[in-house]
Amino acid sequence: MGMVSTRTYGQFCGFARAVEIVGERWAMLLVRDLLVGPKRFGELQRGLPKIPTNILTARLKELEAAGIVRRRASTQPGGGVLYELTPSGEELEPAVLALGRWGAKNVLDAPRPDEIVTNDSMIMALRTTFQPKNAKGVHASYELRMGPVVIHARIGNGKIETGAGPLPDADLIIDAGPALKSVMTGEISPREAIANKSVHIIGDPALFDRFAELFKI
Amino acid sequence: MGMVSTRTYGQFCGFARAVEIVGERWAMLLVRDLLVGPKRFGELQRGLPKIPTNILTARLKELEAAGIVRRRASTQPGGGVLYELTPSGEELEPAVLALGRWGAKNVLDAPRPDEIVTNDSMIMALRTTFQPKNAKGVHASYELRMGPVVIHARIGNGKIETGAGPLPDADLIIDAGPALKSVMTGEISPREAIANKSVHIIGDPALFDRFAELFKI
DNA sequence: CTGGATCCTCAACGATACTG
DNA sequence: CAGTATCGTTGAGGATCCAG
Repeated sequence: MGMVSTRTYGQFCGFARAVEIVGERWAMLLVRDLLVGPKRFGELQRGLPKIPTNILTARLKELEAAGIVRRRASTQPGGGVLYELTPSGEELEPAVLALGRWGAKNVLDAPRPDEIVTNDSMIMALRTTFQPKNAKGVHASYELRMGPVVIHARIGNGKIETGAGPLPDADLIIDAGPALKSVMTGEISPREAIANKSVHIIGDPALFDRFAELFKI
Repeated sequence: MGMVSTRTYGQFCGFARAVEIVGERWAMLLVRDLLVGPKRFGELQRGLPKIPTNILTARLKELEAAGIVRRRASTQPGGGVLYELTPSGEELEPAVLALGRWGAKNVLDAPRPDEIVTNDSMIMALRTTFQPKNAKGVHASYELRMGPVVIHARIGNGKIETGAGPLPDADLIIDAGPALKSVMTGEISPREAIANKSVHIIGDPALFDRFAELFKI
């Protein structure tokens, strides 16, 4: 059994205690995906294909014991269990966004072989890079495609709403590869990205200019 | 040898990449202490008494390889090496503060047996809980003592400056134990804490009321 | 004395097979 | 679908030793 002495840092400190819990391997990734919405065991597994099932089980139990995650009976057919964040777990969002911002800016270079993009990682990337200051008075909706991943976002009242899947009435559809990152960092202009075909859009190019204002790394 | 496949999450995502680096055991604690200031190997070791030396060496090398930490020759007697954050490393501060806030509020209960408080953990705790909104027009300086740990803070222009050691001309000296946390969460009032002797102050009690406004969990 | 390197042990992780 | 069980591998913990 896990003795108390392991996995602790021995400091009476909020930060150290936080890291003891969410610093475990895979834990923060689970929180990231659950920030997008409640999920079942299998959905979590599909969103994190490389996590072993026993580790997924162990982490969920630990996060539950820490009051970050709770199990709820699904109201859907066949029942089953849903994992969702508690209010305390939801409060991790600022930390997740801050780390995501840092990572996108400082350590995200080119995709490595076999690296994937998932619905939830894309959705959180949008939330991470969203610039409320540039969203004043903006009302727009986007569908974003990256390979098999399709998500969408609506901007209104200076806020963002995100979701998985297509958005039939989207103002603009953006079909992009990793080059989208270069647009978000400002390395290349939106028009350039369209011109050299590293990004393909369906809709008004001006809306893609707007997109580059709304989401910055 | 450590193949590339270990310790990665296989996702092209800023957040996942960040966690691959700073999610390693001890890594975030090292960043926390280095955010306070550059340090030598032995100082880092004393600030994190439970870290094995080989792990400290390994983490410093990894953080250096990731561009977060750099080594600098000390200008002090005998030379020696100083470890300090790079600009990229400094940019981790928002994430560290966000995690610290979450931990202080959600998972920091009572001190566990053998848990210690260090200079750097106290300093970062002050920075974490500092409320700029309540510091408008405030000009005050505090010396804070917790057992053997003595640090200080100066508030001015809505900003905070922190440092290790005493502050001879401090407006107020606060000598407290873990009960200080209860004051910062609002569980007990500053005056109560003084009355029941869980906090001892040298100076005007009104300045301790002010302290409780400036630092909140 | 600082700044490590080396060794061994054991707990945690990773891969996969299996079960209610 | 939602986990357990098993087992090999990797990294952390702890003590000791070495070089400048």
